[in-house]
Amino acid sequence: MSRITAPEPPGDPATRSPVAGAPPLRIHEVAELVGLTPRSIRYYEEMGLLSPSARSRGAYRLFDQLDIDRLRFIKGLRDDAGFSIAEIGRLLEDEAARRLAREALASTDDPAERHRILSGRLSSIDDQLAGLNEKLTRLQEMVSELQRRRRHVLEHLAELAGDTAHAGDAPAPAGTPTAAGGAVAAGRGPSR
Amino acid sequence: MSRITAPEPPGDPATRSPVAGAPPLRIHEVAELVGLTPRSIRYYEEMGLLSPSARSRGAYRLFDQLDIDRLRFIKGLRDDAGFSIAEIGRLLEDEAARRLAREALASTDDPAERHRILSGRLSSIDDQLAGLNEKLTRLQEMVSELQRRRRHVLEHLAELAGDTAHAGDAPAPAGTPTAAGGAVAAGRGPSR
DNA sequence: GCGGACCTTTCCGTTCACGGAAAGGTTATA
DNA sequence: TATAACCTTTCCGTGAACGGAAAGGTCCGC
Repeated sequence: MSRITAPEPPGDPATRSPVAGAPPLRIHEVAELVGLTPRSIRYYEEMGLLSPSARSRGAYRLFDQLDIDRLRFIKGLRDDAGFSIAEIGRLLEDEAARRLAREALASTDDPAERHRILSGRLSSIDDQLAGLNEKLTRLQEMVSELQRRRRHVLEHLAELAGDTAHAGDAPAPAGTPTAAGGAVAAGRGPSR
Repeated sequence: MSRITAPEPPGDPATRSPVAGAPPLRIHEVAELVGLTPRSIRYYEEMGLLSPSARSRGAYRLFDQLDIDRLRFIKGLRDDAGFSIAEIGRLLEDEAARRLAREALASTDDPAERHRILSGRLSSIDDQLAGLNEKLTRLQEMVSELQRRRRHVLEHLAELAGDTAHAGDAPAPAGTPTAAGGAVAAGRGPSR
């Protein structure tokens, strides 16, 4: 669950279906839900990262599930990838542009036109991939370096335990041991 | 070349050997070399990320290879991982602490003491790994999602080309095509 | 020994990403 | 209907990460 699919910028506010089961939330509720502050959410809206969400009669902002997904997406880009708000804005714009291209694609049969649209989408995706991959490989290098050192320390510890079969606490060291080492996602990348 | 090994915080300024072949550089030279501004470098020094580099008689800052490596490391953490300067400072401190632990380890034979030191290093490494892995897996999810879409678009294009074997530019789309898709380093991690 | 290019510290300015207070309106509950 | 707990916009403040100018010192080739 909780796929990372980009939250589909709402086409038309009127099209937004509450779909029955989901009552829209107010700003402090979504804020708590996704781990942001109301202030930040208003700021992101001001910066154009959120389409002007629905409003109640009294002008309260109302957020549906798509808004929440979008906010989670934004928070992820901010916290995990370290993107600036402006960069996130650009990413979301590209996302929206690709959606438009998708619709345009559905409405034409001209092969040349279809080729043009698809090529545009492809290069847009490639641009984003290039940026992300750069960050990704750097991070992977750092992680595998740390893992190398971790293994090194573990070897020392094992050696120490073997050397002197004495008392003392056995394996679990401290902090977040196996969790960190376990979730590692293949330190042995292709580039050396 | 250009390993990512953490730049070994200089133990003692006096110990820094120019090693003959490497004349120390002045601030604007290193700035250009690593892609920072002199102002940023001074700022990082002020924030404690660099040990007070060597100085000429006239108080000019002089940077050796270790300084340059360290600056590259800092820039990588800032640009690629999105760490704040304060966070980078903490990472480098941990790094230094582990170096100290390493020296302490070399100067004792007491198994209990050695075990204590090694355990500390391990949990320090695990802490850093946990933080990096979180960022890493999020980024990997984003990348594989984008790759999924890329493949999708490529299928459409192939289909289009097969359907109507007409003229037009053949494969290479635009931007940075294969480089982005190729350097991907295994989007198929173990976790899910 | 001098001119130009670089350096130093100091300090004030700026942009980003919000925080927080003020002044007032809205909604749900008693 | 009144009170509490939200909400609205507006505006000023703030910490981080520098940018840039000022006032002066240094290095180096000519």
